[in-house]
Amino acid sequence: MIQVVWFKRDLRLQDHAPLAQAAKAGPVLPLYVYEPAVLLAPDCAARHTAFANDCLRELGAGLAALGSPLIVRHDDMPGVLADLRKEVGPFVLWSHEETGNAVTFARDRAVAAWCRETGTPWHELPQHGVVRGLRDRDHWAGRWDARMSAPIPALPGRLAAPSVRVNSVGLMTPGALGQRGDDAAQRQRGGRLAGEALLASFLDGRGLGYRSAMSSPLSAADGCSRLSTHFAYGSMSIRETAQAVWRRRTELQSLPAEARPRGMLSALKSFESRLHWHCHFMQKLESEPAIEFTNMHRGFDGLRESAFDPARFSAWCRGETGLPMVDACMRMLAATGWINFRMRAMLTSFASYQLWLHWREPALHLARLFTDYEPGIHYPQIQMQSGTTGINTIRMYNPIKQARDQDPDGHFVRHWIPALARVPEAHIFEPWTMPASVQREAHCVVGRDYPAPIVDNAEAMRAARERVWTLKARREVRETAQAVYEKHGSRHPGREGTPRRSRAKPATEAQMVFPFEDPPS
DNA sequence: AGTGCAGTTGACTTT
DNA sequence: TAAAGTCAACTGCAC
Repeated sequence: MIQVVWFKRDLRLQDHAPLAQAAKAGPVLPLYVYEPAVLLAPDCAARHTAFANDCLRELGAGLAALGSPLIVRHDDMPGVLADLRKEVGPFVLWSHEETGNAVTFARDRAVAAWCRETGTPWHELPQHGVVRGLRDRDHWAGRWDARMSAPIPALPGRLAAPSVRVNSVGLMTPGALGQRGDDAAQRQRGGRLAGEALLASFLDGRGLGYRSAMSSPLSAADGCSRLSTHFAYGSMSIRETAQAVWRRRTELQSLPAEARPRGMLSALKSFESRLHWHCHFMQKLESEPAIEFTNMHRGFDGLRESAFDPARFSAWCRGETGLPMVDACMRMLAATGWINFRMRAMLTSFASYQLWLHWREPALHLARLFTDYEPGIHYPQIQMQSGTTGINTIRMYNPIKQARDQDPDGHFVRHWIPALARVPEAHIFEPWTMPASVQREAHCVVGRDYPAPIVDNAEAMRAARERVWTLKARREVRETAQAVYEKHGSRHPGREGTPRRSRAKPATEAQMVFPFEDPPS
């Protein structure tokens, strides 16, 4: 019987268990589907498809070389499966498990229903550390280690093609698919070769400055691995990357200490912990898909929803808030499809606190801009940085302080906001403080060449802090937080709301019995 | 040379 | 991968 291998966000031949197993079972029909419901959803944009197409070109060539070319279709999945069944007869369906958004979740249920009705076996295999059907986070880290150290399935030597000829529409452009948004002018290239090159250069020495380079948007684009987009589309797997990191670590440890590149071992450790966090966050959406739409902690419902100001949101989206660091980051993101973690957190924090926007619309805007958009990471992160998880501490970023810390000379801000090019150093992060004469001299009149700030940063931060902490202090909000922690929290000590004992104030007996109650008065 | 003191640094807490 | 405030320990300097 024909084995249909359905490629989704796993666009590689290597470390591909469904492909490896299908190849042993019979002739393989590799399938990729442009699904209108997925591609036209509000979190999807042209740059995502453009990156996927880079991957598909190489994947298609690889499959053809193995003997069975990639078949591409453009339709919703049940329709594609029904057509294939008419064309080639009954088949077996193979794929990876996917932790996606509500659209792909509904699609997967429709595929499962179709498979049941037609008696088609569907083998879904895990592709990283995310565990399906999990109730809580106990022992999760151990399972991650086991998954990541499991042997990598061998690449099939050749694939038997189906004897029937099957049509393919070939690759389609985002425009032909009717997708919104432009491809990012400076988007990183997709494909297996690009992914392998990034991993190799990172392990070979580019990773040396990892920990110091990741914080500033000036250095992060080169200093970070840049594998996130390859993980999102599967041109590289987390497991093969983790194993490559471990091999490199062993190699370095076998060298005499003086021959080891200084700082490389700690960079590897830091990178490995991020591979771990990748799956840790995706697990949250897998376990609770509703967090794409609703607050992880329902006690925060109603905090911001009714205050949504479309004009503020639009200014934030366009990178015209009048706060240089916020605007420069948004403009870099629009142009390149990528920005470093700290600045993503700052952008989200600014939308949520200073602009007091509910996270849902900002999340969709960022999803369309991030080439490496991964729903399972995106929504937990957005909620964490918006303060609606209840288990993470409030992180309110001050864009003026971030600018001073991460861009002390103003190079980054001037590069992305040409209107600020001649603003003197003393005013570069707060151009509205320039006296009128200085504005004229700098060819930057605030309100004409660059917007006046749409909020008073300091005052907005103060007001947001007060509102959030008032709510968090409420008894029922604190009590519910424990349930969120049980379900989603990391069991790593000191992380994500893990109850910590204070040295200064040891828990009283009453607190130990009822740890989330008020202390007795 | 030891003391007093302003200023700095880092650990810790609160919001 | 927050920021601001507190506090104790430390530092450099003047006397």
